[in-house]
Amino acid sequence: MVTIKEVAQKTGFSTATVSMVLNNSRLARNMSQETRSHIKRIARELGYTPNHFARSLRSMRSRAIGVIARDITDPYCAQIFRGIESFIRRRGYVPILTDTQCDGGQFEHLIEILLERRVDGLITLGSSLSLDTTVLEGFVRGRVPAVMIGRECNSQTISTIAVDNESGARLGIEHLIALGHRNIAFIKGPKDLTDATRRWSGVCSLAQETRLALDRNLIIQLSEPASTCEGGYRATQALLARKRLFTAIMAFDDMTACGAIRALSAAGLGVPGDCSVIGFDDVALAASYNPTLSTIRQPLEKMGFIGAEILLKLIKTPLAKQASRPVLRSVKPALVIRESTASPGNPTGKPRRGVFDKG
Amino acid sequence: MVTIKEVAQKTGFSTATVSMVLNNSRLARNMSQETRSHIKRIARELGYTPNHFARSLRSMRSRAIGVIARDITDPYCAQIFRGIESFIRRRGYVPILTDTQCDGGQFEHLIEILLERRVDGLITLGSSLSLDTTVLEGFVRGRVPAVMIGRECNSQTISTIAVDNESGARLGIEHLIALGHRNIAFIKGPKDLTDATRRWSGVCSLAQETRLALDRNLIIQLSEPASTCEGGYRATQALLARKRLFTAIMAFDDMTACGAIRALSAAGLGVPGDCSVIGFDDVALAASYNPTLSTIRQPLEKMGFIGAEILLKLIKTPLAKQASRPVLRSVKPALVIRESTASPGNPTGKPRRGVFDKG
DNA sequence: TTGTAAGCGTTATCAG
DNA sequence: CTGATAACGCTTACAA
Repeated sequence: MVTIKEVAQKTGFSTATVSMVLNNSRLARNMSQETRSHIKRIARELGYTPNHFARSLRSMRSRAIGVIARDITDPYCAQIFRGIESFIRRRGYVPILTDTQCDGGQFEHLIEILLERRVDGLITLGSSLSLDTTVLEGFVRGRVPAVMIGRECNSQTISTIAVDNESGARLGIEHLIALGHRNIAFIKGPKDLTDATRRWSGVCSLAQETRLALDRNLIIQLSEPASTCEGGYRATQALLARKRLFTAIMAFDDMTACGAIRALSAAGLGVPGDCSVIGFDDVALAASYNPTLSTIRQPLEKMGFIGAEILLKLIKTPLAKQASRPVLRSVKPALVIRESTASPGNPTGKPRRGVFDKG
Repeated sequence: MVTIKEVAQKTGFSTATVSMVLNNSRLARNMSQETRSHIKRIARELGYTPNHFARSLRSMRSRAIGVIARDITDPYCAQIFRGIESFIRRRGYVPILTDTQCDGGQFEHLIEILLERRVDGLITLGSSLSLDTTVLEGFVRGRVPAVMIGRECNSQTISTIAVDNESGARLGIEHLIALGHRNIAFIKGPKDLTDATRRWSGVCSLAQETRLALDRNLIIQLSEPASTCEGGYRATQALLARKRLFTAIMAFDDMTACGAIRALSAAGLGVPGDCSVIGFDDVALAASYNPTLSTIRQPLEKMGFIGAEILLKLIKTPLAKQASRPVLRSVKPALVIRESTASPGNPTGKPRRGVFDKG
């Protein structure tokens, strides 16, 4: 492996000069053009590659970002990650990605591993509780900047990027109402998930404003701690068992919505013919589902961008004069209309039925 | 940040001694038990963390693995990645993950970035051509060991883990035949994808052995270069337009199969009532689809394990005495039966129809 | 405009 | 059994 020393020898200059030239440093500005191009040429000819180890040792910065995903096989995390990766790569950083595999117990351990590697900053992905805010706060206090993406929480030290869940939920119902639905069932998300709470307040506030009646018999709570297709399936079965009329379901998220669709199909009900279904997130699945799923899109990749941008800014800011309050950024969701929602009228040519309509 | 020097001072020993103790090195074996525990205790009390930069500089190893995914938002890649990550973590390695975003042009660049970071080994994920074998070969020659996961290819230098596509395809048809299907349509994968070729030879060999007639009118080729839901949709529409009888579709992979199901549904045909559909891969989507998808499972996480294991072994082997031939490992696929396949008989109580059956 | 030299924190090789 | 000491390759004051 060719070192800076060899380049220095071949060019006749000192290693200091070579280093400055190769880094386009301040001091290199006023060196003869000749010197600079000569050194650069020789370096290229020799195939010189700076040694990252030495560089990091000197500068005490790794130019690596530690990422902790709640579940990297979840497209939700993967898409945010993509945003992060492509953003930081352009700035000369690289991501070290670790995965809790939905096991909250791993979280501390992963932080330790990453801090040991001296990452310049930390990002967590995924809204689950398995990424504990207080744990993170304790660890990074005064060490490295950290950003949480995909989770609304009011930390005093950690910056946060999350979708505006409340307006997302409102978008969803507004869409259903506009289609003519009045009997809307709700599958609420896991109790102790901030996102679930926020979405539900969105629903409630909109219902109040529009005088939409919320039938408590049409509200059901996911029993699982996490959101799965299976959970949506069971919740919908339970809903059907109540034998109340509804023409639409608003699910906590896309996975839940898919489960709901399956349960409706299994019960011989068509989507959207007999019942509309809307999800939340717009994970890749949504666009391929059968039927394709109307949903509220979180701009996942963009959230990755923003998170990475904030983190890199924090990294550049000297610790001393960082704002004492963290950045809490919320991004706007968007309605995506696909096949799974339609008017309760007669969208597919079949007679209007609704679910358990008397007709 | 507390260094080894401070530990040395506090304990009264030299840095050398401390280093040896803390690494449980050979020489530390025959040091007094007292010394060792004392040093360790003080180190812990001081909160000493070894500096990875210095360590790497010294040892010239990063204990980091470079991973290049064709598309990390594709659950196929993500699941393999999970296998890799959890395997190497247990051995003290960490993954630096980069993503071509399906852009083959990025591949070289990503390799360069990772090599610059002095990763100890390289793994590529995903079967696409956007991961070019020859490019990889050229780059890593004599530099770092490399393993490709998810792509069958006969490289002379790069080790490979891939599913046995041929027997996978055979499993699929055997299942359909066992169910009673004789008129089977095939959606072949992208022409220049090894996996597609292999799967097709599996189909052909089994057809020959079982005297199953392959109707060329029931064979269609994906037009897209990559596999998407959309591609499966269009292929199936084209198939339907031919107005030939078939009672089952064997799709190139899960995404294609989902597209096929959508097209069938759109045409008013039920799955599996009117037509069975089987996929390949068993990505997460398959288990949640409507209907849930019968498919051939690739043991993705396990492939990640195996790939990582081979890579770490290569890393430990001194370059001089590495086997000249790379490891080419093939893993067994498994049939996963879900809802999308059933006998052409009368599985759902509806009259038997088949697609374009005269009845 | 360029060179010298002092580290950065570890680890390995000696010598004792 | 333990201690000095010399690298590892690079950056950056400071000197010239």
